[in-house]
Amino acid sequence: MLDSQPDAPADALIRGAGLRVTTTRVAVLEALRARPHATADDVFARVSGTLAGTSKQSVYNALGDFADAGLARRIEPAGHSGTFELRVGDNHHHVVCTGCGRIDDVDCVVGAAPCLHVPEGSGFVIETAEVTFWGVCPDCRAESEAEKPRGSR
Amino acid sequence: MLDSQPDAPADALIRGAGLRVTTTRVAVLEALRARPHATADDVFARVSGTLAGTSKQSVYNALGDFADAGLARRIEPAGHSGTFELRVGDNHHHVVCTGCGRIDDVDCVVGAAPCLHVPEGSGFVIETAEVTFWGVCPDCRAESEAEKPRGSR
DNA sequence: GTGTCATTTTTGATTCATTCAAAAATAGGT
DNA sequence: ACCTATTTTTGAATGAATCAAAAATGACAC
Repeated sequence: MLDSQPDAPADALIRGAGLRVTTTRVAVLEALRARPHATADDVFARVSGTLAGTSKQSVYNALGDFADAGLARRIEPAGHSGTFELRVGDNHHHVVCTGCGRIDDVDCVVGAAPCLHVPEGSGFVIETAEVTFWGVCPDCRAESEAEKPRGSR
Repeated sequence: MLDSQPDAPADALIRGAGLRVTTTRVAVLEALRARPHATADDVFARVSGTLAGTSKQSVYNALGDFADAGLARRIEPAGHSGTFELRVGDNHHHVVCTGCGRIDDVDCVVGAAPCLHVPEGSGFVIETAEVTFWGVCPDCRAESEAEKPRGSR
């Protein structure tokens, strides 16, 4: 269940997750390795280069199967479409650029998973805590500074 | 900009936010007061009772205008559609029930906004930190325990 | 290796939330 | 009461994701 050997060959990982090894799945896994935060569209764009007759539906299938099998995780920052990552089983969070949408990982800064104080008195039994930071990435910052060179506003 | 008088009459709030006062907007605001975490559909269902000829589009308009004016905030937990709340200007987070989708507020437990340590070294300039807790609400817990009475898993 | 069957992929249509756009209605200052 | 910019209505369009049935394929037993 846990991604114990993240660098193992794609087919071993897929088989280890209890899934059949297919060309589509291998290609999707490689695509996720090449782009650690990818949407179904991103993945499809990449795999359709090598696999000729692939469909977006197959990519959705593979990504969904990976997520179900615990091989991948699906995140969905507000205003973004579903995004997948292979880094699972640890506790980490995300920074999302409000300019370009770039997503980076953020290691948990406080403690172990879930890294936050669980709200008490709500009556909820908390399973996970998800933290999303919103900000501006270096590239977008450089770009916006190029537009208004003075330390204006 | 800040929701300085959350209990003021609806029309005063709307006008104070720089928006024209219309029956639609008043009704939408009241609906948000009655249901502090409502989707556009929720709001439409409620206002269409009193306002006969309203359209969902008008609700989207009003909610969008409220959000732009800082009167309301739009959140979007993964797998949920856009949800609006009137509580703005403070720093609070959310618990989402994985069973029924119910959303409750959670006061910031660590400190002031943004209530978390900002990740360093990422190069991002962080603007906000958003925390979402996922868990099971009391109602859903009671229901699932009714199904399997024994302390079974 | 071959056959078999469950799983996977393909193809195509469908749903849902949301946005776009143009015409009709309305708020609020003059 | 009038005028004009804003808002609402109406209807269509988009994009992400899901559903469903038929065709293809992986992996096991023989």
